[in-house]
Amino acid sequence: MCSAERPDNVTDKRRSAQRTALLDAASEMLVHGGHESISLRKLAAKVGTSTMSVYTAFGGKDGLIEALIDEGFKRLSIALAEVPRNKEPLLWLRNLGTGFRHFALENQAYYALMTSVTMPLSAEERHDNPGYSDLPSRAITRHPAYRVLLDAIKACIDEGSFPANLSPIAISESFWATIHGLCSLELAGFYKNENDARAAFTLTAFAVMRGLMTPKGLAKLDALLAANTTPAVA
Amino acid sequence: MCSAERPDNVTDKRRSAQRTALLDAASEMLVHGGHESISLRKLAAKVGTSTMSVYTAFGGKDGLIEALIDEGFKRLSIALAEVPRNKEPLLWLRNLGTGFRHFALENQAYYALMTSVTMPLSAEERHDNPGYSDLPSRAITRHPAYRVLLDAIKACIDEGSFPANLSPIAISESFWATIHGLCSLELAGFYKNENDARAAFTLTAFAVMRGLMTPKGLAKLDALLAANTTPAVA
DNA sequence: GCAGCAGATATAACAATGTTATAAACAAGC
DNA sequence: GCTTGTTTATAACATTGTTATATCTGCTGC
Repeated sequence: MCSAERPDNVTDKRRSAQRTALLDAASEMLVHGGHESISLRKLAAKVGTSTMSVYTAFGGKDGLIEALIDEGFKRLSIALAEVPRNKEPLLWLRNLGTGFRHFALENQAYYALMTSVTMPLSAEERHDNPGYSDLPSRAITRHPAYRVLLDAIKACIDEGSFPANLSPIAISESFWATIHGLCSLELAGFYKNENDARAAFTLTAFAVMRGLMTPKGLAKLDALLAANTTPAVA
Repeated sequence: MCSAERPDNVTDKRRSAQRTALLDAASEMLVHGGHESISLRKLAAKVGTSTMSVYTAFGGKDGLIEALIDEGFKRLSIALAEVPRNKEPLLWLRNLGTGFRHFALENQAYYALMTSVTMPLSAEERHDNPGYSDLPSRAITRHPAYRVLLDAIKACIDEGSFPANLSPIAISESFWATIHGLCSLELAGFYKNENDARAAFTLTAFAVMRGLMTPKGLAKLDALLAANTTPAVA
């Protein structure tokens, strides 16, 4: 693969290769626990290098897990982009919800990492961050991965299923907070089995949708679900 | 305070005193970060003892944070029990939601700890725990602290506000998952300010309620909220 | 009231962690 | 071909949870 390469970026390539090698190994270690289960020494040994490469590539362990979070969001973007764009906005939105859940289930460690910013802040940290605007979690719904969610909700508003006096952002934040709570509980092993988890997800996700919808939208949703014999493909 | 005490339980008292002293100091350290910000050495120094007392009192650091989680649930029980028991079940349920949020806000470190079991499990751990029945998080809604939530929901069902074909447990889990997601995001600093957070909480909590309610319940809720000029005291 | 013993505590040692200092290896440029 | 700047490897450092050992305390039986 590196037979006749321009010597210009051969070092860049090697650097990037080791970067991804480190990320791959780290994500593998991540599956077996939280970010504290990643030992730089074991990680370096796995890749066949020394701990210093983590510092040159990521600036330290914090940079490494930040890169892992980026990777998680990249995967989420792909997962949501791959959700079939149903021509019925309400079904599209439902599919986005289940797509989000499936992403969380298939990338448990990543999901836990992405949402692990849920740590409380000390008074000083809060003072240093008035408005919290710089916090990574603050940017979650501003992340490109959520663009498609906003698009679906706008389409729902346009067809009159959601009231026009609610902003798409407000609706998306409601939806996102709800499915995040559901996924968070499911990943915590809260439900007996996957059937229970899926049932709770379907019930609650539809509930928050219905609770925000207009009468017209409710009628439409009922018609759509009645048409499909499998109303909730979660 | 220890002038003429029965020598029988004077040691028990001292032991318990040191236990609570350790817990207090630990919870104080907990506010400044996650459970990893608790150093046994610094904790022991703060209390004026050695690290060994943590081992005799709690069996180690894991036992200490487990005791902290217990303390958190105890506080949650108190907070929910103190919620005014409105004679209108729907308003009572709403008050329980806001009470839960206030508990989360006033005990951020405890709340993060209580819900930090959201860590993914390795394949072996899953195998050792078929059904996850032993996981602490699994027992959350079975905890006495949530009894009052079930009571409120049962009252709502009895008056016909929630459909009778939904189990109180299913409804409570929907409600709890939603407000947990909301609190989780708020504690992560997701919202610009407290007004935004409260607005999102009110909107979403009512949405999931409405989405589960019967037409009769919806009419009743609208009437109740119209009567009160302050419909959402979150 | 005193000997003896069980449990708690303090000290120190151990293994493992992230990070930093230092030195060697290496690639790039003139 | 040498110099320079970067990357890597080794080792040292500080800190963590935990365990071993030894001292000490406080209760118990006589």
